[in-house]
Amino acid sequence: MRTLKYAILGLLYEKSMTGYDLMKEFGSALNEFWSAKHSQIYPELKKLTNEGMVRYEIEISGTSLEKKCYSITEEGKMDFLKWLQKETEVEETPKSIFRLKLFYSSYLNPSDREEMLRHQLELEESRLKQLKKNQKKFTEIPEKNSPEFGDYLVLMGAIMREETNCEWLRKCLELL
Amino acid sequence: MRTLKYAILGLLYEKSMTGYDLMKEFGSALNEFWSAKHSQIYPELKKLTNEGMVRYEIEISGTSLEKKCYSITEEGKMDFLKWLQKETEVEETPKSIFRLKLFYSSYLNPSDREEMLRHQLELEESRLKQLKKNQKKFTEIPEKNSPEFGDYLVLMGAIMREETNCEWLRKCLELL
DNA sequence: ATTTGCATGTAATCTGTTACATGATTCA
DNA sequence: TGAATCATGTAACAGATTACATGCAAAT
Repeated sequence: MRTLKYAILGLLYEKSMTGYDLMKEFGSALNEFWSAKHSQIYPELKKLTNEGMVRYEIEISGTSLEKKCYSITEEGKMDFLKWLQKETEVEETPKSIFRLKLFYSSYLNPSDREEMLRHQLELEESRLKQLKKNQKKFTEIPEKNSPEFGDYLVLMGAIMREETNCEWLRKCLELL
Repeated sequence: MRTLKYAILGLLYEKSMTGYDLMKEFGSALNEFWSAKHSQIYPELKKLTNEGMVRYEIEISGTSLEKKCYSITEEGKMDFLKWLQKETEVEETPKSIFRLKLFYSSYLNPSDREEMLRHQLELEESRLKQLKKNQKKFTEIPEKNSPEFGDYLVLMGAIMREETNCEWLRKCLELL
């Protein structure tokens, strides 16, 4: 399905950047719904260049460090928009090792099961705290046609998801 | 991390079954947090047999159809419990093509964006309906030490997740 | 008889992670 | 001058999907 391809094209649609910059985006803005390591990004950029979806210019930073600044081509833009307009097929519910373990938790002794739930709750609470911190950058709801609006909606979704997760874990603990 | 291995061992811990039965389990009970196709299950069972985690007996169904009925060994049980007790490391937030598209949705015209959200809401609502139907099999909260209790907790989590998802999508539509 | 489901497997491909590898720049 | 970060790449492996491939059993 080449989702990484479109994630990259989408980022380059807004502004040109290097593979390293893209990598950082996957670690921040997109992190709540997509990610990729540099070892996947660089080969994909090479492929997209061969396919004519992106092109790059070499910039020299300092005296000799070569940076490849990638930008999206017209062909890339068309392909990206086509993907964006295409109806998204049903996605499988995401895999979760934690839920798998909880499913089997009757084989655990009661204190281990409780500890497992408490530990997970701690993790999710700190994740939620971080998300709420990120939300503070939006002092008001962004303009509907700005790129920030999509950012705002998915961040809201991430927060709601985490809040429900924490609520669920607390409910599980109550039932023990 | 061999998660499939432990998902299979966990199922065999409760009762012996064939690869085909396991496949069906991944399509029903476990579907909300793990899945696997038969093309992944059969090779894994072969591997687990070589590793001494499981063993099988051949049963003849009808006149000649051979079924391999797999059961977990003592070694398999120990390995499974060790995995279950081990602290789960932080899981990455799950990838979502839909959220990725929503993130980029400012490049869509307003009616396409709205249609995208409505379509997703429909999908999630029907998924939620199905989950609530599944929950009906629990006329009361299962006994804490029964395998059904874990099942109950994760199903509750899935329902809460879907409810929040629908709520989020409705909120997005309101903001347009 | 034909279709659906039971039952088992392999091959090719795609996606993603970890590890290997190198070198420049910036800041303390 | 040493550490952190910037910057780019490849190789090996792990995990998962799609397609290929076969044959029996049960129900209609």
